[in-house]
Amino acid sequence: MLIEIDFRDKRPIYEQISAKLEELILCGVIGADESLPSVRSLAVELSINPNTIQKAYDNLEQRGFCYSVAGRGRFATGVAEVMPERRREFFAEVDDLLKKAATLKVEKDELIRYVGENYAG
Amino acid sequence: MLIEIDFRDKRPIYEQISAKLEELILCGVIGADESLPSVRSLAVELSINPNTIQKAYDNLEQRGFCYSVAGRGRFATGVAEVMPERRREFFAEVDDLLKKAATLKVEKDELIRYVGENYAG
DNA sequence: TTACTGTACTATGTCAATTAGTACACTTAA
DNA sequence: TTAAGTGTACTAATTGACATAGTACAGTAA
Repeated sequence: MLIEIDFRDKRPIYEQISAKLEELILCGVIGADESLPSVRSLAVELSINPNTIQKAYDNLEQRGFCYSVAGRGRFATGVAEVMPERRREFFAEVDDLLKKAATLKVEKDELIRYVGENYAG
Repeated sequence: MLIEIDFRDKRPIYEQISAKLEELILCGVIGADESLPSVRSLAVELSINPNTIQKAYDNLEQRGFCYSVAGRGRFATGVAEVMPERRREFFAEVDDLLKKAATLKVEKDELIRYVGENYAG
């Protein structure tokens, strides 16, 4: 599938999985209301415990990236629904970085120039 | 002193301490070659174990913020010496954020405008 | 010498992360 | 109705990081 686990990664496995699925949903690779792999099947595929997958899914669902239907499965939330909250979180990260810039004396002009030259959109 | 521990903070204690000292050194509150509190005295002051302080100092020293002299104590590295590496790390963080901006479809102009309006230097 | 410094161990306890196994309620299709 | 697959909710056990506790040793300075 599209998910791989890196055991050298310091992040816990469940976080790696939810981060990867989060990315796939945001990029549109997994469309709105598309079904996600079941807890058991993904556990077999990645050779890890079903409980770890469930924890990843709980994590994902709590942040609004998917929803579950008893007995049927788990489905991705539409990008349009998730985007606003994601953007809020993004700009909160930018705020943190701006504070850091101040303590490191990275000037406003320098930072803006860097963003302009390295923007990868 | 200048250091306080927040037990509600999820970060480990040693990381809180090294982060705080890192900030004090970068801001110039602790000048070049100025002595840091000894492992034992800081442990008493904060009412935590000396080993935890030592771990914080090891962390700090590994990143170049201080150096130790056997039998004499531990001293802060000059800001000028530490700054280049810190700036490298800062722009690496900016790079990560730029990747995220792309997946969230935050346009270059929008991001630059946000930085311009919220820069807190 | 005495008192301070950094450093290096061992042992212990706690907690998060993970694995393992089981059980139950629900939905779908044969 | 039955069987298979789904999410969900537990308990138990293991591992590693974090933190505490205690001890020991070598170097420095008054």
